[in-house]
Amino acid sequence: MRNASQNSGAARRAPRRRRGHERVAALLEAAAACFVEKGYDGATMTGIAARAGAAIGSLYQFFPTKEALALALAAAYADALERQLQRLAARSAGWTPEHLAAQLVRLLGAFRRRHPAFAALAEAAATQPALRTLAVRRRLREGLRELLRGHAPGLAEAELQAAAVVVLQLMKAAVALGGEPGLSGRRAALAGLERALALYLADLSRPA
Amino acid sequence: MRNASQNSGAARRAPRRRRGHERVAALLEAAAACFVEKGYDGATMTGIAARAGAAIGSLYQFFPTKEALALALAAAYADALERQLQRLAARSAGWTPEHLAAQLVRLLGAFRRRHPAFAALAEAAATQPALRTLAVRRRLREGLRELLRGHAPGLAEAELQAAAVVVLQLMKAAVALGGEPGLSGRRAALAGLERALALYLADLSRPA
DNA sequence: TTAAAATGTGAGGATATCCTCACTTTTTCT
DNA sequence: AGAAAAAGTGAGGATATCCTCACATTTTAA
Repeated sequence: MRNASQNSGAARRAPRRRRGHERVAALLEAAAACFVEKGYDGATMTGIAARAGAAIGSLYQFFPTKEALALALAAAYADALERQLQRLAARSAGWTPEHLAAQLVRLLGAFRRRHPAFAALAEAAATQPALRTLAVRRRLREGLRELLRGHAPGLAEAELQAAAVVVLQLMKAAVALGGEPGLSGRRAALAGLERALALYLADLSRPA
Repeated sequence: MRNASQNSGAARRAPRRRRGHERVAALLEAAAACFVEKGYDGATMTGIAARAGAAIGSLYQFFPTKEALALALAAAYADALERQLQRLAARSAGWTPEHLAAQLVRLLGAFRRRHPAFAALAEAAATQPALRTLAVRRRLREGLRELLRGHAPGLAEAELQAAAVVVLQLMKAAVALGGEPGLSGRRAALAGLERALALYLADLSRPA
């Protein structure tokens, strides 16, 4: 989990030695764990530092603000997700709508399972105006748009954009279902959402 | 994180005179406004009391906790929504999937516009474990299940339940789109989501 | 009228969080 | 070795929130 992107919530002091980079990585990991357990608001800088085995001052050396910490994490997630989407797009030529839908749902679900803090941050972004800069959504939309371009050749640019928004919302719904605890019939519901996505994709590529 | 009594959401002292009821109504309204402007976490009890023109002590007289306040608001919203869903179900016999989808999206969208705090609370419930008791989702699911029963007679009970979950998620997605600020092509995206819902509903009622 | 019940008040205690800063320790480089 | 740069430390200041409590005011009913 490297700090791939530059300074949008710039580190007060960027790490320049190896130890610094390791510390930053440990801090980000601890932050992710705390965000998952307590949510963005509930997580405390003191708690994050403690979990990383660092002093509070160390944390503030690299991240001047809780918000900067969250933004750094989100940027890393956005990078990873965009790459995965591109890889999927490259392989998706000729797939049926059903298969494409299944792969898309699977991709986001697996990512969420691997990085639970991603969901926590996405939820927090809805409430916290400070996190509105996340731009994860925009990057995902663009990735999806490029993916869809190959599957619905007849669509105008505006329609393609709208379709990307729709597909993203459907994927998000599937991910939300995955996070709902103790919902009876979750598997069936997930299959239903996947079906809805497949139907929509098929409708998209059908010659009007 | 101070919490005096673990009285789950009950008013410390229920209003018994007319003035008490008016005050409670004013406090709830002020709370809704604050939740919209600052979010559940950002809203403060002091701010809510001030906005209602009441002293902080008055607020705590009726709502022992911020959580109790939110739960009371949410209960009112759940009641209203359930009623509206039932009214829609009563009129929906014979509707095409397209029309049903349009009406469902319209219903939730209008509710969200009329009661913006509903969305704020729904978002907060995802993060705040204290609000997990909301149960709004469960009641909506049940309402939808009954509505769908008339439109897909062949379905088993478990399938009906799953379908209700799917439809609720699709409606939520549509509502989320409505709240996204400054998204270009929002109308087109909304139409796309409605189309996905219609396709899913049609697929549901098609004889397998 | 008058006492009891309901409602209203706001200063302040308890607690919690964010973040600073003066300082120490470790690493790098000449 | 020695100096400079980077990384590390944690007590505490500033601030903010939740909620209590002892008491004042208004309404109801006998």
